[in-house]
Parts: sequence; C-alpha cells; structure tokens
Amino acid sequence: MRALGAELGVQQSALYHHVTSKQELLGLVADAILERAPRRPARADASWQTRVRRRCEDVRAAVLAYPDGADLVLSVWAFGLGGGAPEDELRALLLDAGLEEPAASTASRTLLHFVYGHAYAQQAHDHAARLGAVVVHSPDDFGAGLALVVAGIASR
Amino acid sequence: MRALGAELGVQQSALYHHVTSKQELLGLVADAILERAPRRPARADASWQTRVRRRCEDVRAAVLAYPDGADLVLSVWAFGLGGGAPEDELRALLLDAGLEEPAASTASRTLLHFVYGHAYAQQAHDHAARLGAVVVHSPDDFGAGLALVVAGIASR
DNA sequence: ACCTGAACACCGTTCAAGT
DNA sequence: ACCTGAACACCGTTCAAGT
Repeated sequence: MRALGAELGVQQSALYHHVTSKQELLGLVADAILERAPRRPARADASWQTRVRRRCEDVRAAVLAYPDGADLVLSVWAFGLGGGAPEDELRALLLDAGLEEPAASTASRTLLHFVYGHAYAQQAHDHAARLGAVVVHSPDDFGAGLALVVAGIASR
Repeated sequence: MRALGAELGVQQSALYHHVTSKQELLGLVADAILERAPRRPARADASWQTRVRRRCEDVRAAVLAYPDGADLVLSVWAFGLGGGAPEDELRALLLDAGLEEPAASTASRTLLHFVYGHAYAQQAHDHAARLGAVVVHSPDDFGAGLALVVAGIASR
C-alpha cells in the first residue's frame, strides 16, 4: 500500500478512501487482469472441446502476463472476492455443448483448478529459478494436461 | 515465528539456529502433514483408477486436516521446497498401470493441481464463511471432479 | 551448540486533523 | 470529498553477546 501510494504521489492512508482493504483492491486488480484476457473468436464449425481449450489458454495467458498473476487470481477466486468471469464463461460453453447441471459447474471449476494450479506452479518455478534456488526446468505440459481434463469431460 | 517461539518457551531468534528461514520451516511442516496422510491398502484386484482415486482422496484428507493446509502444501510443492511425495506416488501408480513418460508425470501433476486447488478453494470458502462474508455454500463435488480427471487419463 | 536481547527494516490499518 | 501525518500493532531476519 505504501509503494502504491508513493507511485500515485499520495499517502498510503489516502488509498483507504477509495477501497476498504487491500483484499478488495486485489480483487479489483484480479478482475482487471482477467478482462485483459484475449477473446479469440472461434470458427463457426469449432467443436466445444476447441472452444473450451482456447478459453482456458487465454485465461492462462492473462494471468501469466503479470508477476504473481496466478497467485493473485487463484486466491481472489477461491475467496469469492472476484475473478468469477472465467468460471461463468466456461460453464456457458459446456451448457451449450449439452452438459447438464451440476456437471457443467463441476467441469468448469475443475478446468480452472488445473489452469490456475499449473500457472501458479510455473510462476513459482520461474521465481525460484531467478533466485538460483532451482536448476531443473519444469516441462511445458500445459497443453497435455488441459487435453486430459477436456477428454475427461467429453467421456462422461 | 514469534508465536512459535513463545509456544516453545524460546525467543523467536532461537528458531534460526535450527532452520535457515520460515520458508524452510514451512517446507518441513508440509512434509509432516503429507506423511500423516492415511495409506489405505488397496485390494489386490483393485483397478489403477481406484488406486489413484484413493491416493488423491487421502492426500486431500491430509491437507484438509489442518488450517490453511492446502495453501501451505500448494505453495511449498510449487516452489519445490518439499511435498514431492504425492507426485512420486501417483506417478508410480500410473507407470504401473502402463502409462509411459512423460504422460505419467503430466497426469500425476494434473491430478494434484485439481486436488490442491479444490482443497484450497474449500478452505478459503470455509474461512470466508466463518467471517460471515459469504453465505453461498460450495458444492461438494470433489469426487465428481476427480472422476473426471481420472477418466481423462484413462481415455488417452 | 544453543539461546537472549535488542535492533533493523518492514507490513496493513486507523484516525484526528486539515482543505 | 479527499488527503496528511502520525501512530498502532504487527512482521521476518540479523547479530553481538552470553552460557
């Protein structure tokens, strides 16, 4: 809060006139990050698997674009302070695909647990590697893991 | 660190004689939590799907047994500071089931992203509900989500 | 080897007081 | 309405000094 106040040329206490807590501020930041996610239009003949996969890839790109972005979005979403858009969009895609509730809700959340968890691990690893703590490089298996979850949804 | 020192009847600075940082201490705590995970023996004729599902359920039970357990294990595992046992065990189960590398590694990490992500969301929700912030109750769809990921592994 | 006491450099939040 | 200045109650970590 002090650093943000300084960047805005204001005392840290002035921030509390616009936001009730740091948590609420982080919720707004998380929503702003997710709004920046690309929204690539799908071809008319694209399968629901392709649409779901692309939405997940775009959400992943959005959180990876900022330091600690995955950590931020993961915690804000879990605490219900924001970040609900991707869940809603994925659920809508799955309902369009013919899934029923509550399967569509469970599937959309399962996808996001994977997307955020994988992105969190990647940023944590990059952070640790930057400190020279870890040498081993994490495999780039996001696509493989995502395909696995999507296949699981399709098989039900 | 101050609270832990007080509980041990010692100054907080004394802890640094046994551990180099709070991070390292948290890594040891995470390992201790995971070691407490039940190890229910599987029947000889149990499928690999059943074995994998049960291991995931047991790991989940272990982290849910402590406040912020999912947060702790999630972060420690991601930063490579500990908590590697469940990943190794799941990978071994999947290799026994006939999966090849790197599919077995990807599948085991995908399972844990879901297990930890779901447990984290549940503890976050319970914490928020205890503060009266949230009223909606999260659905108990761990089994459904887990079945979905396992089905995805089986379909490949 | 193990610990104390004190300090250093931080945090988020509150609140009377200003304009 | 918006902000300042100062404080409150915390943090993790370090380090000379003790035994």
